[in-house]
Amino acid sequence: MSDFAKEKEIFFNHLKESGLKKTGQREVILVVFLKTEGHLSAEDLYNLVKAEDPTVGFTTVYRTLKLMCECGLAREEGMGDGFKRYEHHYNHPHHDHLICTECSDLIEFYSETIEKKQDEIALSHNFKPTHHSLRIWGICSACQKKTKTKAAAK
Amino acid sequence: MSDFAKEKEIFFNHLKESGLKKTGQREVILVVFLKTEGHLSAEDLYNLVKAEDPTVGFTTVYRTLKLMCECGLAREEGMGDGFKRYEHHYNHPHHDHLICTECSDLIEFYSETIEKKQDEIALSHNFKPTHHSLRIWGICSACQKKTKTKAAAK
DNA sequence: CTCTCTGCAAATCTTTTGCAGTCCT
DNA sequence: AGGACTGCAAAAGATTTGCAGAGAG
Repeated sequence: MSDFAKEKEIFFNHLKESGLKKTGQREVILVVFLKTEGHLSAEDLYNLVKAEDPTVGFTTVYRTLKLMCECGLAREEGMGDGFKRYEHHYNHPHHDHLICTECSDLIEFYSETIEKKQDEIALSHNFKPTHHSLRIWGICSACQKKTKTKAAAK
Repeated sequence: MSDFAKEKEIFFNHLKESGLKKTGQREVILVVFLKTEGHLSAEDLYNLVKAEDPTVGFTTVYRTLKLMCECGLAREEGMGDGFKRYEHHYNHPHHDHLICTECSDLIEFYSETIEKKQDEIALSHNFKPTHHSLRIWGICSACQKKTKTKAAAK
């Protein structure tokens, strides 16, 4: 089964198990979310959903995002600007982010060394870690070039 | 000169350089902040300040926190709950946090290995890092004991 | 039919801003 | 005196909740 099909199944199972109903809106929101790659804010998702079905309101988007997080399809992550972002969680292993403060570009990375060291540190404090978030802000390669070009043009 | 005296000097210099005025409220807020250790929210600080001088409003606390960040005495850091926290920045080298999701306790740590690895990763993406934040959520040692005790009592 | 959903509008919650009066310098 | 500062109240921005009508099972 494709991930896409599995994810839909997980979602609808979660609804059934919680005594919730399968509705058109929830399905549109789910499908639109699954089709995206990125790190969307609730509003981003709302806009994508609205393009597909203009009658869906943001209340429902927020509520459905919560459901998707509950059943492990999505995860919440703040990037330091005012709002929460949502990423795929199912079959999307943990990763961290480089965040460009000029263009808001996000670069994902993963480091075994860092993950291991984190576990060591937690262990040394008798701390039982559940999840973590590492964010590095700075200027991405493209924006560095832009700045240089501007400076040269002076 | 003590750190305390230096920090006051830095703050008042910052005011002078920016054409701002030295006021009683700003001084109380500064001093109260400098006396604390921790990771305070604006409201935490407001409450501490109010105990010392009940006439200070939170507007001024927020505005003064911004000033303290500007001149490098404080740094802003979100812990994933709804609000911003403020830490000492002057002579307080960067560190990361273990965050207990039961009791909200914060444990600071620092790892040279992780810091180095982060720089390597940034470099490998031609990314120029400015700052970063690593947060590990989980259950602290004390809360694990509490849970065990409860379980044993059943 | 019942019980959950939905969208709207209104409420939250933290942080910011406009304003009229107050206080440094 | 004059501009900056302050506290209040109101605004803002993201997210949540109450409600009455709509829809799934």
